[in-house]
Amino acid sequence: MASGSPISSPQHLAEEGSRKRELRLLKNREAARECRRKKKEYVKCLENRVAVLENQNKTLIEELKALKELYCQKDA
DNA sequence: ACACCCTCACGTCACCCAGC
DNA sequence: GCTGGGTGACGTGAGGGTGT
Repeated sequence: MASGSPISSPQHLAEEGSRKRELRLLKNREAARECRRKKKEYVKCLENRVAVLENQNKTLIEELKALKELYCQKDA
């Protein structure tokens, strides 16, 4: 190693830099994919919950209506 | 057939935050 | 402080629907 350590030569540093960048991009690519997948799942869950609550609401409204009618009949 | 719009999935960048 | 992971914002290309 007459011309200094090749490990820290400018060329090596540049290669190391671009290798690190590629690795970071790759990891971030996968992270973004996973992030979107989780978000989609979360939204689907929320939509299901909305559907359930809307049904519950409908049922309760019907129940209330029936009770009101019953109550009015008694009153009359 | 073509131009135009919409939606979806993707890749990248920038930022934030937790763990070290 | 540095590092790595998660996520919002943005730009882009592909694919499908619609009006001309």
